[in-house]
Amino acid sequence: MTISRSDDVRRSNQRVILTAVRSRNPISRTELRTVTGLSAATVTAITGELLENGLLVEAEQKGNGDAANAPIGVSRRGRPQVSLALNPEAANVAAIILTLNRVSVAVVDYSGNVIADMSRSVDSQTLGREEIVQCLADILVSALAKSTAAERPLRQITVAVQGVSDAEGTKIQWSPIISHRDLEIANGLEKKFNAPVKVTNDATMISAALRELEPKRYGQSFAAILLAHGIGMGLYLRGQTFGGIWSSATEFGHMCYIPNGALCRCGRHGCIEAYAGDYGIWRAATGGDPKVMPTRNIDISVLSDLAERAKQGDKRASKAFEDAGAALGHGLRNLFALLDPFPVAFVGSGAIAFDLMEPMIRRSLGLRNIGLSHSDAELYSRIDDLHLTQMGALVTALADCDKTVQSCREPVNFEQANAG
Amino acid sequence: MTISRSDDVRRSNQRVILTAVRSRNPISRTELRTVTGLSAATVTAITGELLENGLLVEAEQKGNGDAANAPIGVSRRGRPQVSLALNPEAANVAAIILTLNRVSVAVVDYSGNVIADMSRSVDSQTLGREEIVQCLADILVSALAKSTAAERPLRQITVAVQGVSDAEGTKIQWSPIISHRDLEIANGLEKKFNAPVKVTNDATMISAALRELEPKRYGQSFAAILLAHGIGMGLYLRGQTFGGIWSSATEFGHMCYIPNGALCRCGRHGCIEAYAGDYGIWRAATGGDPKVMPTRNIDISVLSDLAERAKQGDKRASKAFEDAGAALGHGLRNLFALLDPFPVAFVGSGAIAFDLMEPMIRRSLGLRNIGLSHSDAELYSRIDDLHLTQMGALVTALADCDKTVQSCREPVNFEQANAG
DNA sequence: CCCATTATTTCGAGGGTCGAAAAAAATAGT
DNA sequence: ACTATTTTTTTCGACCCTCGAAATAATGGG
Repeated sequence: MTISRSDDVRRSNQRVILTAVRSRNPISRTELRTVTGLSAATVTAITGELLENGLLVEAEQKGNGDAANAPIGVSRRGRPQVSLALNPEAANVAAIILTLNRVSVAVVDYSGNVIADMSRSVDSQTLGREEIVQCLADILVSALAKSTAAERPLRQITVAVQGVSDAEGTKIQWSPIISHRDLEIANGLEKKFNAPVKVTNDATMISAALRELEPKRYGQSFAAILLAHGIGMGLYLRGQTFGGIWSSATEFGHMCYIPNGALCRCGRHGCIEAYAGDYGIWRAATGGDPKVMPTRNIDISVLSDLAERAKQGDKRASKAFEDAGAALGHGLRNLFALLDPFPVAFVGSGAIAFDLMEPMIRRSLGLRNIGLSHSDAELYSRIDDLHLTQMGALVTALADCDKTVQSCREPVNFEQANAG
Repeated sequence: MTISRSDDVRRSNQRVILTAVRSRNPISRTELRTVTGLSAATVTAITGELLENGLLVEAEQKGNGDAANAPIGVSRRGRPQVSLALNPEAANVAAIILTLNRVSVAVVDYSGNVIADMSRSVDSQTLGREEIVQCLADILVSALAKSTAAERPLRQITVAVQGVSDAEGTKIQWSPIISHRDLEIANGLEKKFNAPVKVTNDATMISAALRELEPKRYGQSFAAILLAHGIGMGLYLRGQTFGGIWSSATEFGHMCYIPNGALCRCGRHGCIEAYAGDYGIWRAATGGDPKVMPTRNIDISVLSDLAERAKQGDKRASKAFEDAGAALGHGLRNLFALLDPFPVAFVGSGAIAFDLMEPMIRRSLGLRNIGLSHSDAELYSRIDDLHLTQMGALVTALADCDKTVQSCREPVNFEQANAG
């Protein structure tokens, strides 16, 4: 519980305005007034400040008869509204995604246009501690070098990684795709690029992207479950990203499905991931020993082959997918018992076989006898995990950028009022 | 994201002051200044308003040499601080606890002194819908009738019930101790007593009490697991009560331990409660069929008999407690995977045998290989569940009362500034 | 070219917090 | 007894912020 001051009000309302502009870019002052509920006077004051700071620009007049501006019928009468838009030139932000053996980066301007984009394969498992940070820095430098808009200041960097970062977003506590623990990431990059860096979990970024893409479908509470080299989860609860207490991750994949069951990569037995992770499915489908970790890296083509075989009638393969579904359903049942039911999106290579798993997921989810029913669980699937991760990381970076922008006190103030 | 106004600042700071007074009752303005970080001027303004409203009173002078007021040595020099205290007369709040076959109530004044207290046995399972509400109302009326301080206005009622209430706190969605679903509670009581009513979960109230009693031990994130006729959980995460999304409850007891395992009261199989709930332990210890629900009500004496037998070497009994521990540990492992480890208090009649269960809880919790270690899990136990529930409900009622008090606009405002 | 209409800006009013100065209320010392 | 010193509270003016009302700006329609 912290005390408030008068200017906290301004900060808060400024943020409301900024996110309203972001969601409807461009938007007129009048629309802002109705959307936010602030008075016209306040909208003028706040947008005036933002224009002066260069975060917003006035869009060129589009003529009053413009259909877009005239919601209902008439070719409007009075003074036309002038649209305000995010100023692309205000800043750039970057997202760096570290996945198994691949690092990719995207840079967008302040209004969200992609201005650079790059991807590179690396041997993430064998890189040394410093090499990893170096590698992330290198690719960002290269990407920026290719862009003409790169001289705009970089104001925020989000690093999304498959694994667990600390709650502060400075380091990777553990990740299946690198061989180090407690790997400090943020400091090095912050110094190099002179911008705030936040290290976070890829599944969480996916949930951010889904929320951006389909807010209606996913609502205030939902989960994105990433079925890839491991199983991750991004949780949104009551409109807020929900990480762990100490870390950024909610380790859905490492909830226990069968006590003393199949060996999981985490070293314990019976985790959901040991049955529903790509290696778990492959192990089961190829008759591997459940007490031994497969060494092979399973990519999406292997998984889709397996799915194909299952559909052709391969008993072992289809059993593997069913078991995976059962494990996932079991986990969801527990999750729903704990937090109440919510929509779930399955994302990533594993989602390619969602149709094979769904019946068992639903079966194992079962009905709920107390509280809300599970029978109509909303389950969705999509495969484009990298795309979503990137998008989520960019959206998050922009939101963080908005936050930092407003916390920095008035950078310039010659000539306060000077319009004509 | 909502917009702020200037007076939101006052409201927020007023609340800061009020909770500071509550936690240190009585407290001087100077102490308030240092504790909250507000300026002396603001403290004067806010406390002035609260004094005028009758929420606070100035304590009588205690003399300046008073040791309590002079933190370090000296018999202080200057103007003495004057202590402000919550005005007991400002209001009363009540807590009504509905447990298996018993309903109890406590009323405290605004400063937290108990002014009435009553308990009554009822046959909760057979009461009709209206009878239940009537019964809660009756006992509160009787308790108030006995008290001399009852004419003070009742400003808040918290109803704590073993079971699931909706997120708004108006009704009981489901409870093992009554035979109805979606039982509307709040409306009836609100009309009868003309005070806001909040229906909540008993385990959540226990967590509120623990937080009040031992804030150091439990910190910002912890769980209270109530081992009674069923198994409930109250979760505090990052300093906030965490209920479900739609309901008030996090149903720890109905997470699945063994797929298709023992029959649970909820109608499904293999829930943690089916092994670690009182009836589950009793069923296992007496060799009952795990697929059949025991009809007997297990009270604490039965449980302590079983524990005694286990300690005497009764194999079946000690196995029952071990299985219960395994089930609880399994659930905690999943919870910790999801949310990261935190301290856990086991409360209620089941905690009487905590020593018999703890080894298996820890064994089944195991070590954690990713993220934080589980090996040093902080587990505590205490048996006085009813006492804690009551205390938590009262604390919650007082906090809610503070909230409503401040949302009511200035009741009087003749003569704004009028000191001399 | 003037009017009706809609969008924005300007201008107090009213409410908040803060720091500095003033007032209050004790104690210490002579 | 009385003054100086010390510490707590209150008062006062400066500065922020939002809001409603009035003023100003910018169009389309006659």
